[in-house]
Amino acid sequence: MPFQLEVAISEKDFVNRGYAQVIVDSTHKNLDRPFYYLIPEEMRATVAPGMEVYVPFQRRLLRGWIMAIEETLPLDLYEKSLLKIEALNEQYKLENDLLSLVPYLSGKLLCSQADILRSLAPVGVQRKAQTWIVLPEKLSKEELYAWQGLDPDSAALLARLNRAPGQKIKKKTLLAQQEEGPVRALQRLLKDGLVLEKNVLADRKESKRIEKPSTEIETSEGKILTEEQQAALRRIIEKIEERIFAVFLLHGVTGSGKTEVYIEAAKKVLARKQKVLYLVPEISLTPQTGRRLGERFGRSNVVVLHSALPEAERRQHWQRIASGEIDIVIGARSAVFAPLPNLGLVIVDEEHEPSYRQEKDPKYHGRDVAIQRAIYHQATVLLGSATPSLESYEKAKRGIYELIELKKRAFGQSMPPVHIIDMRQELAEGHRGMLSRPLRQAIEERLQRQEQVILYLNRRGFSTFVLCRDCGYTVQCSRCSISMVYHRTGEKLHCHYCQQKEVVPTFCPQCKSKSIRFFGTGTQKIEAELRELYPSVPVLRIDRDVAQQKGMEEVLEQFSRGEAPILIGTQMIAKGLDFPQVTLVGVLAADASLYVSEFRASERTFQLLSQVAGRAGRAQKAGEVILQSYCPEHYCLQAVKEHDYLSFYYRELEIRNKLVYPPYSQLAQILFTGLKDEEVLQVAQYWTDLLKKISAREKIQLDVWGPAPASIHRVEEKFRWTVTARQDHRHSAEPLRHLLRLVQTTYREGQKGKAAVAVSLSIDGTD
DNA sequence: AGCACGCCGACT
DNA sequence: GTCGGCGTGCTC
Repeated sequence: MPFQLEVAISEKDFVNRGYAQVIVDSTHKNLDRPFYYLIPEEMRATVAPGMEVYVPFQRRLLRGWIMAIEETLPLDLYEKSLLKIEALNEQYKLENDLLSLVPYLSGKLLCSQADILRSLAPVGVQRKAQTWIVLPEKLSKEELYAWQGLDPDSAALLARLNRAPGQKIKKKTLLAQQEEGPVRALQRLLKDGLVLEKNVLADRKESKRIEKPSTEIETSEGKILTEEQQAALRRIIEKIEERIFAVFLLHGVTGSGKTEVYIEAAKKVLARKQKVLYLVPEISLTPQTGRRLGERFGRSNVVVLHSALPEAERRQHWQRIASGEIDIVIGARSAVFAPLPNLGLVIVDEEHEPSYRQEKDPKYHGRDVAIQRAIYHQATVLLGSATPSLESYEKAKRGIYELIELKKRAFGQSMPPVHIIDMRQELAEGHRGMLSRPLRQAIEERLQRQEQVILYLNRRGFSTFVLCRDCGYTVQCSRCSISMVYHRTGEKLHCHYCQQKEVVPTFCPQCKSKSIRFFGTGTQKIEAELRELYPSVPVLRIDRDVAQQKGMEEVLEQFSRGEAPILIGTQMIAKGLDFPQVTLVGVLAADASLYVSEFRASERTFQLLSQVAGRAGRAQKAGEVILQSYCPEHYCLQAVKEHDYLSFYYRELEIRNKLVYPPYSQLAQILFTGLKDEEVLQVAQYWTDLLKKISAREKIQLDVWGPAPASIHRVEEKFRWTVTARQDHRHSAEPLRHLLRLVQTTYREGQKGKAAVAVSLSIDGTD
């Protein structure tokens, strides 16, 4: 009888389910394995994998997560008396789809399982456990005197505790109050059972709910889809209905109406009682997307989730999402871990954006995790972009993704003409200003016609470096190896890496000369230059400085109300903004990001410029784009000019192929950081030797470069060295990963855990 | 990371 | 002999 058998097993299960495999929330890599704990009787009915617990660990109380529940113990633990789980957090539980990401991602991203779990939990930071000391009952004077003779240190402690018997005193406070020797004394007292030690969770204040007022109104009802959009939608809906995992790459020029396709696909999924996850590249874009979808699908069904939300709010949203109450979750990168049950559709808007890649451990890519989650749920994925990442487009070409092209703009506008100004020629003709003559002329035309202009320069501040003309000294940050940037507002030098500020020197700190001068151009200087050229014209500026002080939203509103005809900004203004009055976009240093030493530099530049160019002429009025460059003939700029993604794509692929860069290889970047330069180099060298040796042993063909100083050698007082390893293998990163893991463990075993130098691994190839 | 244990030098 | 220094190793 199958039924009876089932009952029998589950009952037996229930009685014997006594041990929990727990991964503790510690940053230490040696602890990245499950530890076993006894499940107390009263918890047995509730515990399940994916729950958060607090467990005693080395006389401390640590947060942890249950990975599995076992009936039996591994042999080596058989004789041991296990500790019990101290507390169970019943507020949330990670369901299987999320829990299955833990081994998968930690293996793929070369980070610890705890790193992944911390990202999955609704609240990332662990509660601080406090150790309290309690004297159970009051001692008599005689007893204290007796201790005085035996052991003065212990007596002093006891006297202190005796003032408040039965009360909890923080261990730290107690030890800090005593002069010396209290640790041993306390140990003796603990051993004799005179005092008790107790680990308790510290109470934590609930953070307040902050609701920002929103002013933007958007209506997007009743739009009629174009032929292209409808065709795209038909293909997508087909997959949604089959309920088979599929990834679509939606390559659509700016204004081709990708969002409408997303929304229609979402409708279909919701009608099937499935859920939608909608990722956008930046937190600043979440409110507008949220509002738009809220209007379409009802406010109570849509939630915006991101890491900057107050803790209490995030926990509350997490709860509602997990319960199935919410149909659509919108958010930036971290929202990819939203606990949506029954996921049917994942949208990754602007899939090429680098902000989907997290820089610190766990170094996940939002798009890749999204795809992994979709595999679990057999869901459909929509990757959208006007300028797809090379890796995605290449996958689409190989048929791993399904390619959908939207070639026409939804309202039939043509793409704005792009002009490239050769700045070498400007210079040769004696014009040294940051604004070329053609650009100035174009600006003036707009001023006359009462239209608006956006100027783009990806450098904050006023002058980018400060130099002594006599001895060549440049002011560097004291904590980073980088020039400090002069900011006119506040009259300070800023470090853009560690945010440190310094006063501006009036004479050279090295040779005492007064010939200290400012060079290089930032957004503040452009602002000043424009004020000088057009004194009566108001100019607005947006960069991180402004965003921090008066808020980006406010400036954007001023601009959209037409309070100023000119807006100057950094790449913050490249994304998602739509100003119908803007008919000119100027990029002051179009090639600035072209020559950074990164194999994605051209790709990034192409994407950024195409995006900025897309800001011009969004509505009825025709737009124009002006790019200032010192190398107008570069294929990247030419492709932007022609609005020709494909020619850029093929050209760039050719170069990647020739140089054996991804997608034609797997590139591993290993970063070493530490306070002592020689020590960091030493470790990097040792590590590299190990890598070479082990790759030879494992017969994995590898090119290894380095150690070399990182492009910025020192950041926040820490020195940085890099090693690059390349594997000429097109379709799998697995051998390289395996190798790096092997080297890392061998290295750790050799080092016996002392870690003055941090090692960080990442693989930037294709999978 | 903490926090034990343990093996040496300076001393009640 | 004892105490406490800090170097090494383990944590269910």
